[in-house]
Amino acid sequence: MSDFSSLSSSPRRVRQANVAAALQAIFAGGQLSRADLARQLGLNRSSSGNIISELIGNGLVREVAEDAPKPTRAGRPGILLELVPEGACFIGVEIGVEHITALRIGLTAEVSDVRVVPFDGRHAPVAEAVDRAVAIALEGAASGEIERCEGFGLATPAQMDRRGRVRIAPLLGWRDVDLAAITREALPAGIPSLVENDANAFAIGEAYASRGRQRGVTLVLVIESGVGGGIVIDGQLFRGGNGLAGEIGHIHVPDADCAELEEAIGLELLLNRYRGVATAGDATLAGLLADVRDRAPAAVAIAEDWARHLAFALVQACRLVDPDRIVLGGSVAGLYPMVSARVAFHMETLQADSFPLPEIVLHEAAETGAAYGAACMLHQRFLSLENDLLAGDAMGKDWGSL
Amino acid sequence: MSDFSSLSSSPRRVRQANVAAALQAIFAGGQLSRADLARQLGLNRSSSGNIISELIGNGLVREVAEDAPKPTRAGRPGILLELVPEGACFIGVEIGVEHITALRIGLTAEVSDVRVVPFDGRHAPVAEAVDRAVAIALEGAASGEIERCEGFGLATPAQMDRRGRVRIAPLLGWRDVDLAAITREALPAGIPSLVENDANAFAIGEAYASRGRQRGVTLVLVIESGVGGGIVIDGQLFRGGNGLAGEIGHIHVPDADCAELEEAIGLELLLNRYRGVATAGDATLAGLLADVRDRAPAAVAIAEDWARHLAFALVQACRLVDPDRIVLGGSVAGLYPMVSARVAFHMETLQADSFPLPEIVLHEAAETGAAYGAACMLHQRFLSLENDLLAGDAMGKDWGSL
DNA sequence: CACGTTTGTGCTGCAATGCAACAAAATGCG
DNA sequence: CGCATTTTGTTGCATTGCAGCACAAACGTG
Repeated sequence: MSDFSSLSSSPRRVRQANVAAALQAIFAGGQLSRADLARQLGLNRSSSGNIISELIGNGLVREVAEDAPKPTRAGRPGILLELVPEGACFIGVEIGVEHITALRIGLTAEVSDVRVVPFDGRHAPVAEAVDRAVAIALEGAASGEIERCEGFGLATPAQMDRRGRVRIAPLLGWRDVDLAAITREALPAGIPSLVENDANAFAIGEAYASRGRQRGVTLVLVIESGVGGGIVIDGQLFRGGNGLAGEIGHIHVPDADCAELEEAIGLELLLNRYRGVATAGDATLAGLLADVRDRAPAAVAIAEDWARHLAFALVQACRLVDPDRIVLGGSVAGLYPMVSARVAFHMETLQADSFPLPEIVLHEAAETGAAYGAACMLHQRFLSLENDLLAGDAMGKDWGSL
Repeated sequence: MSDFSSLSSSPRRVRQANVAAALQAIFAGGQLSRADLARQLGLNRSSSGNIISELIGNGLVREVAEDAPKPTRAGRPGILLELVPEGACFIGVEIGVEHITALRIGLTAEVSDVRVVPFDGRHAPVAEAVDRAVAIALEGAASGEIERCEGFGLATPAQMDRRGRVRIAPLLGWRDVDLAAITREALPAGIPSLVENDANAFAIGEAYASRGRQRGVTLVLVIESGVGGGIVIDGQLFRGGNGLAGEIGHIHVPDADCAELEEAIGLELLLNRYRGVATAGDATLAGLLADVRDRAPAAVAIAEDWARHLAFALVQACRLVDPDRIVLGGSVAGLYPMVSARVAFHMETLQADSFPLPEIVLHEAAETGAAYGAACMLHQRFLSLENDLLAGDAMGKDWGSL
């Protein structure tokens, strides 16, 4: 039987929804006054002010100190508001095959403390890996920071269901483990946690990086040895029925020696082909990139095939998902800027009808992408107040005395 | 600048949300009592009763007359509630290439009056076609029914944007017309209207037909001359960035004489191939279906190729969209039941990993699908009270006297 | 028939918003 | 400089809608 309780609302929920909307508006819109906020939210100025004073009391919002450039407009100028970066802290960690990457973001989603530690993920038991990740993440936190920590997010290259049970993680050698439970137990009590597939986390992070673009459909590719992907719709991850949506790596590609995209544009194929024609020493991705940049014919040929196959897969994706933005991530995506024209050419050729092609951009968050994305998911959850922490806090504050 | 007003809420909106949740719960859950409703919505029994008495006053809900089979449980039995079928009426119309199909559904989404009228859509100006559609739809409505009409939905084979502007409709010969505006003007004042692509409407209708399954991801294919498609996520149409999501017809298919799915499994190819080997007279789809059923070798070969190409495209779609349910519609889908085993076989072969394949079912709503879907979209909108009609009504009623 | 259980319905209290009024702070004009 | 005008932030009051409580009604059980 379906549960409709999420649709119903009571006064408490009304307040919660409005507080959440206020936080999101300030996060997205930067600095605005109480009156601006009231207009954006469709509330009365008094309600807006009421909500803001609660948020200031909670230490989540503050008035901008420096006087803004006079807006040269009649009327009393509003006091601009902004989020307090230290108002909350979210930890994002990625357990990769070779490293553990940990970072923290604040309430404004700015990254504050990145650390990358070598770690052999191929032969580590789950519990050990998670313990290590937690240790690394908490290591740098000064006393007092932990209390403000509103979440711990873990990204791993594993296929897992919605509740955080890993079905299989070939790269890490995990199988049928309840990663969510293990993570919960490894953490100090009271810290909300979250586990997510690394490609999905990366996708959220890339969509989150540009605040203004949270609306719309973003398709994110992560191109390494394999090709992962994720779809973000209006800021929310689209998982599909089995959590496999966006797994573009297994799309069929014709005209290639191999059947799947993963094999046609992945790192392995590039290096295999490059091995015979490398200009200097070992065949590495960096070497290939350099050769393409220098327009060495053999390398350019490899890059152009890569572009053709990528373009084909992207067109297929456009026809099914119709994103308005495609983000290319992973180390191999470094090839894209040099062949972006080829990719666009092939896509236009394949798109018989003259429909607008989506914007294609390179990733913004480099290697920390997945960890950043995991932290962003917590941040997002916090701003929508799905956590009970703030709610309880706000109720606890004696608010009537004001 | 984004608009966050939809997130904020006032007491009025609280009521609206709760009334909407109540309607949806009764629609989905069939018959339940005030107390059941209160539990499902997480409200107090008194609030639930309050809402119900408003809805009864509005004529949207009533108490079930016949005594239900005694539930043999201690305690006072609850009075079961149900929607009043005549409480509201929604009209759905499809302007096709050869027919105009009109029907009405009531508050319980049951179809009440279907009429199919021959109409040559290929050479009809927009305004004329819409006028004709409105006339056909309103023709059968008895006086008094029109007042209860809460919406008019129009489905056409046209590519249009979110606001109902048709970009191009090759089959109907339309181009750059504001179909939404034309429809609004053709209707009596005060009736909310809606225009939608026929495949999209069909998709919504198929997802709506099974009430329990409104959650989840459904991929709908409409296979005729061309192949259209739509994706429904949790009961909502997923349009993508440009309203082209789910357009599976242009997916690439290998091993076929032609590059696109539309040409590989569409009606044209089937009839072309069948023309040489037809057992009886003209090559028609009905004839092909009969021959396949009789296991005529040539026809079976055609059907098996069809199954292989369909399976390939569906696997591609699964990898990107990962639906948990696929609905096959259109006349050509009649071929599916005879080759469902082949389709499943090919899909399992192509799915290297042993991930669960989605359930594949035949359409339920036959030819009336698109018109039904358009009506369902209005029904859905009505139940979520996005229309102002009921809200105004409810406010108008003097409620304090109760 | 008494008792427990569940439902439906009033009544009161509370939470959150909207409205109106007012002081504050800035611009613009004479 | 003084004053009208405009916009902001705050405060008191009314309104709305839900929760909690109590109570009568309806049903099964011993």
